Amino acid sequence: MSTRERLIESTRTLLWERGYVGTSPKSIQQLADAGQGSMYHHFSGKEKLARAAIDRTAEEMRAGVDAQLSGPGTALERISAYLRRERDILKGCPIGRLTQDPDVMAAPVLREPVEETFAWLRSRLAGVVTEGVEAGELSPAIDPAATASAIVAALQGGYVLARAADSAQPFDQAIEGTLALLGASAVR
Amino acid sequence: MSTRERLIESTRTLLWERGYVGTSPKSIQQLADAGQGSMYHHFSGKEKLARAAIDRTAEEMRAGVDAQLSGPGTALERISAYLRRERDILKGCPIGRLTQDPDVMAAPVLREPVEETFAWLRSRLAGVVTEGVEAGELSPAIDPAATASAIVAALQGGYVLARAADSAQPFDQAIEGTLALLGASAVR
DNA sequence: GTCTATATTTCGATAGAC
DNA sequence: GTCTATCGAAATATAGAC
Repeated sequence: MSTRERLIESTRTLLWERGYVGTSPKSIQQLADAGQGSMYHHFSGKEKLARAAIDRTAEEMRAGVDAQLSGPGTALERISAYLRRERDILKGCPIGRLTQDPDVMAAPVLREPVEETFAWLRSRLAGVVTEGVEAGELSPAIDPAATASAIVAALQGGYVLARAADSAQPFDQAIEGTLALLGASAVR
Repeated sequence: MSTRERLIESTRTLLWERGYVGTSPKSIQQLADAGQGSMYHHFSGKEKLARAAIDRTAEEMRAGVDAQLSGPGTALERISAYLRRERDILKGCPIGRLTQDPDVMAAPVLREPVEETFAWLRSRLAGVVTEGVEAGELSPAIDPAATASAIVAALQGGYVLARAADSAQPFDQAIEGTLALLGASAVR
């Protein structure tokens, strides 16, 4: 892997573990095994490097979610598969955690990919919910946009509960609880 | 207000806005209008001060939630009132945000009140859900603990979505979407 | 492209006078 | 209780040699 690549990958790891404020150029350089000068040769500073890292994480996430939601199965089956897929629960969502970082939210360059990722995710899920309603699988009484937001929130909030408890249990409960409510809304 | 009080209140504000890693002793002193020596006279360091601040925020939150959930109305009405109560949505949850702070989660002294607050909250809500089931208001098919976790997660995740979008809208959608699903589970 | 040297601030705290 | 002085380390770069 090139030095440039190692810098991006190391930044991705550290942003996930420690956030933007908690990640220093020095720690990035150490993890990437790159020198000071090397980092500033490839990127003009911490912010630009972080942007490259966030972009890559966002792209990966989008591709993964899209593959799962575009797969076979009914709308409910795909949503359920998405929510139940294996995750690094205690590490949380690498994009969602950036939302709590004041310096990320204050810098338009860093904020943009975060905002776009969640806008895309909510809209993508709303589409699947709509498919479920149109297929007569879900009640026409439900609001696709609100339901999609509720599903994404259950995930993001599940991570918060898991970290607070230092256990995956409340995350699983939140997911299963949400799916149970969604299932009760299904047209049988 | 005493200097000690101002230090605690300033720390509460900064922890909420910037998190633990992002809050420096200096910034606390400036906001509290207290000198270096003053702060270290009242608290042995940043960690102890943060603990005092977190404790107070946790107590306040518990008292507020408890008052709302112990109020009049059916279980569903009280849950709905709790979820819909006025909030500083874009600022997020002052306790939930600490969950993303690696230094808070790594220090048992700081982690403890966060963990306890969420454990209490989930259990308190599970109690209300159980009341709803026993009153014949909610379906006996639902799992109180899972449903409680789903409700708390919707709130915490709603904050994440709101911050990502820089808008309260996705928060409101997540809450209304969750309440709609819960309502569909009601025994009519 | 990478290295070392240097620079300025801030972090988080201690010491000791008042 | 509060103030000023001081401290060693780290954050976030820039400069310039190789």
